Amino acid sequence: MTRPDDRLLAQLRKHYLFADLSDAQMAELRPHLDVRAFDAGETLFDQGDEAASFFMLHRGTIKLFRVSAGGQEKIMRLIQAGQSFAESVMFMGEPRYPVNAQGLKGGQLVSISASAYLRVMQASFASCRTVMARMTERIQSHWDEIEALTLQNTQYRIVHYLLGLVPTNEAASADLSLPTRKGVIASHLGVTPETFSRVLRLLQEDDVIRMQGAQVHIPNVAALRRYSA
Amino acid sequence: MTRPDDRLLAQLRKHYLFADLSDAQMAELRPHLDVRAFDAGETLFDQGDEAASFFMLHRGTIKLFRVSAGGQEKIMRLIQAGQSFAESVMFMGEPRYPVNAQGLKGGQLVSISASAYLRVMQASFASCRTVMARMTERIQSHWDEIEALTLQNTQYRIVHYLLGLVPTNEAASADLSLPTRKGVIASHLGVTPETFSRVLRLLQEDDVIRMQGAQVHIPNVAALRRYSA
DNA sequence: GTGCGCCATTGATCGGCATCAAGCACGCGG
DNA sequence: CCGCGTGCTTGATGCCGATCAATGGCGCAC
Repeated sequence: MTRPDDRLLAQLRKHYLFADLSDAQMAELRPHLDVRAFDAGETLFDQGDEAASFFMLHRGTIKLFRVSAGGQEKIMRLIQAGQSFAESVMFMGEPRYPVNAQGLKGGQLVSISASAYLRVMQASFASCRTVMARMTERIQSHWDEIEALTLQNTQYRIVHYLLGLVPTNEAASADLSLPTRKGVIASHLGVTPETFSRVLRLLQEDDVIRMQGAQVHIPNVAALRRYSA
Repeated sequence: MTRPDDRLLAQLRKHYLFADLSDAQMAELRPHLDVRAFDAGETLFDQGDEAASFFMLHRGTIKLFRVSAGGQEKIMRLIQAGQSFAESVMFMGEPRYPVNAQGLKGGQLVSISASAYLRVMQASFASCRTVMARMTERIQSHWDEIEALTLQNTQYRIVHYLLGLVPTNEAASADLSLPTRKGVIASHLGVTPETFSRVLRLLQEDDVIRMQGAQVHIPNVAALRRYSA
């Protein structure tokens, strides 16, 4: 049980979960926060585990995933530093994590007691509303993903994923680096590493992207965007 | 602009959106409710339309769907009488419907002003919490769907859909009728009508289901359940 | 430096599901 | 009763992406 220090607490205040809270509320919450380190490959929780807390990732990378009967895994979400996850356990009657969570890159994790946060939120309709807004965004993105999975082919999905990594939307060209190993991204997109590799090669042959390791250069973002039409 | 009569209002109170509201809150809300009839095939709203209200279906059936560039449609949700939808427009910065909605079977629809409901909810943390719990359930079901779409084949998905229609979970055998046209169900499951038909035939040939039109008989629910393992 | 292990790539093959194309059954209006 | 439309079924074919298998490249331990 390690409480967050003042520096980390200040960081937390920037996150949407805490931005709308008063100092008094924050103080009330503090004893129910816990900071811990984790390693790459470490299992944080398994699907079905009883859940008393949700999380906010401070450093490192985490994958949320499910495993089929056949053993293949689908990464539902990639958590990067600064993002929170599993907030929804707050609202479950019998709270259980709906996915597995495992470290991809070691880091530091803040866990937040669900009941404590719920208590604080009761006095803050603003936080309530913010949380709901975030959940709404999540629902939207799920619908987008479901649509993409059923209505579009893999090339479309991969191009779209790349476009989602472009920092600014206006720039004519873009340079970016893949946030993690390619196999992980492939699983997130619901394709095999082989297919992912092949599509990337195709895009290079058609001169819409250029890549070297995890570095991707998009000479013409608009051209790439047209590619998925 | 037709206000709901007292009978309908009493019905509404049974729905989770209104169950936790006091009489005073309900009275405040009443002028912001509107009842209208719609026909089969009638478009209720399109994806991207500006949204000021969300809905609760009183009678009839509605499909929520998206359309790909190629023109094929994927039904995201089938709304039956008693269900609410598009609640999430309440929490959007610039509210727009994220899907198309169209009547499948004519009926009656109650629309609820998002801003009015939000105002009322501000005074009722219980409602707040209930709404969030529902949104959480929705998120869960999306994850299940995404998992099914990426990790399981069509036969699994179809069998699972049928199992979801079984009224009670304990019964050894079950009789049920498909809630709508088969083509609609197929689109909901992300397969073509042809494939849907073929899989159903297969299941019949293997004697795990028997069917006649929209009527389905499952002689052994456990056997069907094993089928998707 | 050398060997090992993991990941990415490339090629060959296979299979599931979509697509295209007929038939078939039922309901409805004339 | 017939004709037509709509939805369901059934068959033939093709394609996309998975699978199986081999190779290549890079980092790391020793």
